[in-house]
Amino acid sequence: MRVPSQKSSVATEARAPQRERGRARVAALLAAATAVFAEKGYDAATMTEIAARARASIGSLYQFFPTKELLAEALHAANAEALAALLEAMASRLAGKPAEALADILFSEFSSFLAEHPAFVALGDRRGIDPKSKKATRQVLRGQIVKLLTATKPPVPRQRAQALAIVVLHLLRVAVAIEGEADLEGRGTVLDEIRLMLKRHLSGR
Amino acid sequence: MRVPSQKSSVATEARAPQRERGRARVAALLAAATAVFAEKGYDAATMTEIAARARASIGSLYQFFPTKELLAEALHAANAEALAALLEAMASRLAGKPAEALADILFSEFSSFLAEHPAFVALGDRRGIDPKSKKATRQVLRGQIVKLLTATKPPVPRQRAQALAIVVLHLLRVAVAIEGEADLEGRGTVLDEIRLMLKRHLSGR
Amino acid sequence: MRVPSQKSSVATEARAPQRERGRARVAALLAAATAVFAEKGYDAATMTEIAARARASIGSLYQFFPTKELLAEALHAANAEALAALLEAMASRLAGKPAEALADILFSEFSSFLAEHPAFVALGDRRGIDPKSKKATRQVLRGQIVKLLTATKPPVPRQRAQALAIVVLHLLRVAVAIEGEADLEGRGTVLDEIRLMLKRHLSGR
Amino acid sequence: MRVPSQKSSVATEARAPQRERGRARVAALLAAATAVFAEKGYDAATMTEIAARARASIGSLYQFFPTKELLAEALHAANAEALAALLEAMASRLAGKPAEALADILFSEFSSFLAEHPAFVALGDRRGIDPKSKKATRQVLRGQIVKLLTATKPPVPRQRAQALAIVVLHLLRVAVAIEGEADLEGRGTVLDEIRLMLKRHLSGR
DNA sequence: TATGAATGAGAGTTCATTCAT
DNA sequence: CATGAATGAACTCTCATTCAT
Repeated sequence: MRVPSQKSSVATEARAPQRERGRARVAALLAAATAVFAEKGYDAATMTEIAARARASIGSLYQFFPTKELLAEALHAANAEALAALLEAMASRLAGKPAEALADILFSEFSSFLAEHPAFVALGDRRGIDPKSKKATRQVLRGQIVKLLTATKPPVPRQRAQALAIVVLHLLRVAVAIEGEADLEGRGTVLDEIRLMLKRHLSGR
Repeated sequence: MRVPSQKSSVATEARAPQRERGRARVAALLAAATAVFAEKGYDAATMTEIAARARASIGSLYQFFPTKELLAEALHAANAEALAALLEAMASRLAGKPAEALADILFSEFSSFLAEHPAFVALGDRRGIDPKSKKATRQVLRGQIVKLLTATKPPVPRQRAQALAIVVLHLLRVAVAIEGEADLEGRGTVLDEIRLMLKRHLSGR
Repeated sequence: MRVPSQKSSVATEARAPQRERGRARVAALLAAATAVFAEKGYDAATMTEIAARARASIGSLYQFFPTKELLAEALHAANAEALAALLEAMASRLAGKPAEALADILFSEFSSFLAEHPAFVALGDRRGIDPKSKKATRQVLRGQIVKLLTATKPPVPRQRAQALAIVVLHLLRVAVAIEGEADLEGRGTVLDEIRLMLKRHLSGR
Repeated sequence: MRVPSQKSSVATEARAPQRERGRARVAALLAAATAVFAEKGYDAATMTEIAARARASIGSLYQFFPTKELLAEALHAANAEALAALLEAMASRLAGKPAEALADILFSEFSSFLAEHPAFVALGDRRGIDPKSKKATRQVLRGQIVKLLTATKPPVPRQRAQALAIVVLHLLRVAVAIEGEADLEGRGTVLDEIRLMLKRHLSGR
């Protein structure tokens, strides 16, 4: 594996654009990065192609994102934030509903979230990701699922909600994986099966 | 002088060793490949490192595995075969037991299988894998799970078993992922939760 | 980490430089390539040596010529263009002269052309050359010779000029080969012989 | 270019086989080498493929031909000898005929010779060929053509025959090249043209 | 002697990153 | 800031040749 030589001035953050023009550039770069990371995965994505898709020069890309890793981080963070906001918004809608109602909504929301942020999974799974930030991101998501679970009626006990949250998140990913599986007949049936399983489980008995 | 070789027959398979020495080499190479692929993933693994870990020259590695991709395929196929054999062996032990009994056994067997074949998941998930062979491998596994399910007492109807098999396999992967998750407190609780969920679901009600 | 790039658009052309610096580089690279291809032939020439002779890094070479084959193509095309221009320029000088006058001029011009473009023959003969472009290049050259022949006085009939053009081109190559033959005594006599043969043949009787 | 490390015991000749079995092997190896050199050229031909085509092991190939170069030399020498024998045989048939009769016979004999020894040209043109032996081979061929020319009626003066021989040999190659040229319409016409040109030239006036 | 395994220098190529204009 | 050129370590793969059985 190619280990980039340590720079003397280590960059740890994407530079923030100072002007209007810059903001548009950054948006275009992130959009291009989303597309390329989603299509090819982190490793096979190249900075050159990302720049090209954003109709920017390679130099320009590096102006805002000093390393490939930082670009991935910035993009992933933005995605995570969007997801957090989504869950936040769901909280009020779901409060007081029975736990099993969560399943349907979460499945459909998650699915459309990933359709709009197709690089999220690839970036979350990439190797070499800083374990600290990975954990942090997860904590946030789990915390939000826990909040949803403990706000149902009847509420899931906090203790159990912690474990359930993890299960729920994994199941969401499974569901998305199945949705995306090429030529799988009976996809619908399988998804129903999973949703049903989760609902039953959430309903307690 | 390397002249691009317009070969009439592009190699599509690992070359089989014909001597004892060769067999030993291939075994060592596969072991090394397992370790490296597991540690770094397909992309970041390098042929050079694999050869070095097997104390073989790079030329020796290529003698038996003409491309990195073919090495991965061969290794993955061997793993899949081992898994198939494992499931085959389980069939007799499990026949006639209630469906929910499957959960415990599958979880533990799968977990130890992956401990011994740590590259299996990484190789199964790599990009650029031939979709045909990917599907074929899956079909085999699913077929075997279906067999297990339809041999329980009472038997799961074939139709439903098809869908369930997919769910079961995904849950196994989830369980393994959780097992391997660094610094996750309450890992045990979460795993119990999943096992419970699956058991309930398999028990029909 | 080199990940095979499944590029949607495989490069089929040399990249054009956009800055003065780049133009100079490309010129140096082509000069170096000319020397190395001429000395060693296509197969034995190495990209590393070409880059080194141009005092460029290997990366720089690949920036403009994405493959060795493309480098050869670009160089050969440039040479062919130069030759075409040369023949074009001869057209006016020769129009109205008798056919046999062509021989002397063509021989000497061709000889000095190859002295200045010493890789032309090696590149034209290399294996794996795209048959389409090979044919195209030939057509152009033949067409120009035909033009010269049909513009003589008396003019060679078009039909016969087509066949003669091919003969003329081959004889030019033979002449050059003989010129370049190491330690051949009586080179001059042999060349005279060929020139004479061609002149007689062109003069019709 | 890959320069093979100097061996301590420099091999300078193909080893002669000692038994019947060995002679068959050598014949098979030479046949395979002929095919591969002809198809791919010297550089792109590989020892491995040659051995495989002869259904011999690579070790066996090296037993008889200690280097690729020596294999090429041996094959080329055998071809040259066959050609010399052919010309020898022609001498009696042609003695006393007019010079222009040579053209037709030489063209057709040469063409069928190359059909049976398709690697001859490729091996004769390869780079790195020992200039001494190259010159020697040529001398022999030229000498034989000279003999044919000086035995015609009326005989070509020795002096001129020397120069003519070279021209004749080159024209033979040109003819063969044209015969082999893919999709050239009017091939026949062109060949007639060349033959005619040579005949006229040989006829003196 | 025949066979197949072993070796490793060297080739083409890639791409993250830096630099000069 | 933008741009495109420059860099070179690292990577996959090849193949003539040698070795061990």
